[in-house]
Amino acid sequence: MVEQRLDATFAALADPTRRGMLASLAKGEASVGELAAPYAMSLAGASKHLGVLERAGLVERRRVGRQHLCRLKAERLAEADRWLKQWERFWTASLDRLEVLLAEEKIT
Amino acid sequence: MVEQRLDATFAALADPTRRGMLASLAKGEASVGELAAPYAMSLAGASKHLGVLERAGLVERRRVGRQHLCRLKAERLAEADRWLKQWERFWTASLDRLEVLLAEEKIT
DNA sequence: TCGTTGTTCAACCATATGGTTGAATATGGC
DNA sequence: GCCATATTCAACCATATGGTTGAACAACGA
Repeated sequence: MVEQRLDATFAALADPTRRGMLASLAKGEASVGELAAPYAMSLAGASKHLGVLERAGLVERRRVGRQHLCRLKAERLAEADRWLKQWERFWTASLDRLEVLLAEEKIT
Repeated sequence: MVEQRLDATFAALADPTRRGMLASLAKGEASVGELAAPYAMSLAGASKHLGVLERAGLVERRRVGRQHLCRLKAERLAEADRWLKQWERFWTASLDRLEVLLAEEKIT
């Protein structure tokens, strides 16, 4: 279900290392070693983070020679974005004020 | 920093109970008891979830009589949304194809 | 075939998370 | 003042998470 996918997606995004790896992948495919390089962390640790991203469906890994190349998969990000859009009206300036008033005055 | 706020925001969103509570709050202010009602969970448990949402800045609590009323705060949701927008081009149909090709062909 | 490179696996550790229960606190009504 | 209501606090438990290390595996180069 979408609910469980959102659990995994948001959990995967709740870590700066993983968000950074996604940012790297936005520039194109990269190997595990390349993705791990910026972080003061063992390769095994970085590989685990990629595992989280992969299980959440945010990244695809394929083997090329002895490298494992990773590629961004955007569909789940789109799904998370659609979920967040539900609240767009709350942060849209003019409507935000209105919603606050609605909440306060209990006008339904 | 925005990075740490994103950690807290995405972590808070990575739980179906908390997302459900936010959905309830979209309809207006509600007490802890009201927010807890739909869930097969102790009140203390629900209160902890609200604590997570509050520390993440997604919810504001104020005391009214013996009730603690909660209200949605949308700014952090907007921040998360802006972050996700970075990848919009990857899931936009026509550009998605292009990006995949760019990644595969290593055209920079 | 042997060593090197790239990556994963397995075991382990510390801390965080999601939940419980029972007691404590604060407010309102009688 | 006393009892009921609304909520939090504190202690506890099981499991998940983020990290480590050392060994294993797979592929390339000589």
